[in-house]
Amino acid sequence: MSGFQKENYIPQLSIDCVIFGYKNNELKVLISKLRYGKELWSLPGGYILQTESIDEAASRILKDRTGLDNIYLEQFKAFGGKDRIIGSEFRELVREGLHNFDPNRFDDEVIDWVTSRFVCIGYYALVDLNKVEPRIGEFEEFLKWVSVGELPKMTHDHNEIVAAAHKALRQNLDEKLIGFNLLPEEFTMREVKELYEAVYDREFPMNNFQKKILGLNVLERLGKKFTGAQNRAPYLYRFKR
Amino acid sequence: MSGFQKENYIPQLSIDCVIFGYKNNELKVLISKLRYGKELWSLPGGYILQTESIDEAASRILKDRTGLDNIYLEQFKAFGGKDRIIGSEFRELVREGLHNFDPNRFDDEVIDWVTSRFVCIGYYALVDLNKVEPRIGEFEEFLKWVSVGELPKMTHDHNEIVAAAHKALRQNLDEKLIGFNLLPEEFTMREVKELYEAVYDREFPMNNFQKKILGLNVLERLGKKFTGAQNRAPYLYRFKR
DNA sequence: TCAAAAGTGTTGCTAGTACACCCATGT
DNA sequence: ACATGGGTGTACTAGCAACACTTTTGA
Repeated sequence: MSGFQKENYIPQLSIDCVIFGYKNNELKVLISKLRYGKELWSLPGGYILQTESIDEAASRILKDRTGLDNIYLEQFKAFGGKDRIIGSEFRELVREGLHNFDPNRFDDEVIDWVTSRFVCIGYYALVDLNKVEPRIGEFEEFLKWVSVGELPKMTHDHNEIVAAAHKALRQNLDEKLIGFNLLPEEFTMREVKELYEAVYDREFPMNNFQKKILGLNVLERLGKKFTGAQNRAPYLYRFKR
Repeated sequence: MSGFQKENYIPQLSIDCVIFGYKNNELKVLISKLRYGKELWSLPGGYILQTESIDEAASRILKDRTGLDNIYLEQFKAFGGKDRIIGSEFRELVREGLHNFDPNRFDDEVIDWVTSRFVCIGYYALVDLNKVEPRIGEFEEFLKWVSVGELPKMTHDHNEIVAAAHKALRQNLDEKLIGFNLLPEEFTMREVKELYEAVYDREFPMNNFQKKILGLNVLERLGKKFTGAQNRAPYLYRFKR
């Protein structure tokens, strides 16, 4: 396997992905623990091939990390602070880490390339968390779903990026009806409501919420869901088309 | 004067500005006629210094073109199609044009740099058209205010970029109360209404519009504006703070 | 029969729209 | 006085929130 071919990529430009999932009434983000350093967390990201569009790059990066095709994906903002560069003290750490990992693959030129100042384009993705099989990238130890409220301090401005993604999600969830991408095929109205509550961090009265969502005419009602609980069985719904 | 120092800039990444102005009941965009080619129109843009943030770069580019500081400026989208590159046939034209312009300044390396594939970050700006003193850039013949409805075919995907900027403006005008950046210091309610009509391309009934805007509590009423017309003199307003 | 939660109906508020009307200004 | 457009008030409507109520399910 040959070394990293930096010539194939656009320099100083990267894509960072905020992958949203939903479980246990919590909105979660898939973040990665980096190999080097002890408590170094980061958003999954990657570079852009000279031969692909930035949207294609984002899809490819997402497929690499989640194994999923046809994910709902949206570009929300570019981040270009002049300080978006790995600090000199940390730079040595990276150099060491990469050298230890594979000295042939990561020569000094590549390391300079990787540690230069980057502008990044932020994309957020909405996935059915249960379908994702996280796959670690080269520099990563493992990937983890973390609730948006409990994120650790991440590298660079990645916390800020998640915050911006969350804000964009809030603005779009209602308007573009994209929330169903976070749920499994079939779901109950309560699950939709609790998803909305997780995203907006506030409560919605069930009756009005139901009326509103049904009024959109985007759900079809399937059978009932019998759970064995001693209460009326809720209907199951599916997103139309 | 030395040649263009490409080392000072981030390669393959540019900023394009959609500068909105308002005059004669029309929403206008400042576009530039390029030197080479006969009917080559383009959005004003520029590159990002290694030492500045992308927001700073956008402000700098805008100041260069309009002479204005403290312009309302908003990043709205990044454009990264793989075809965002000057076609080979046109490339020769650029080479010629730049060489004729100043052979010392634009050597082949610089020309390769300039004509490589670019990802661009789109910003839109809102200015008081009367305050702008357009200043041409190096490759430009002149700048011109053109109504959004009458734009010529522009280079690359610049028409698409303007469309996206217009869409972003529509989404933000109401919510963020940014429209007043397009008007002079003092204005009548009718002018605000007509601005809104230009942006949204539809009519607003005057009475309800007035109620809505005044209800926002962001305007202070000044004196009246006597025009000599044989009707009641309208109030002048100013945006608070 | 009862508890738990699903689902529906009713009322009232508010924001936006349509309509009607009065006011200031210069001829 | 009157034409012209500025400005305000009133009634109507639709969408949303708060409340009350009925229905289903399994113990």
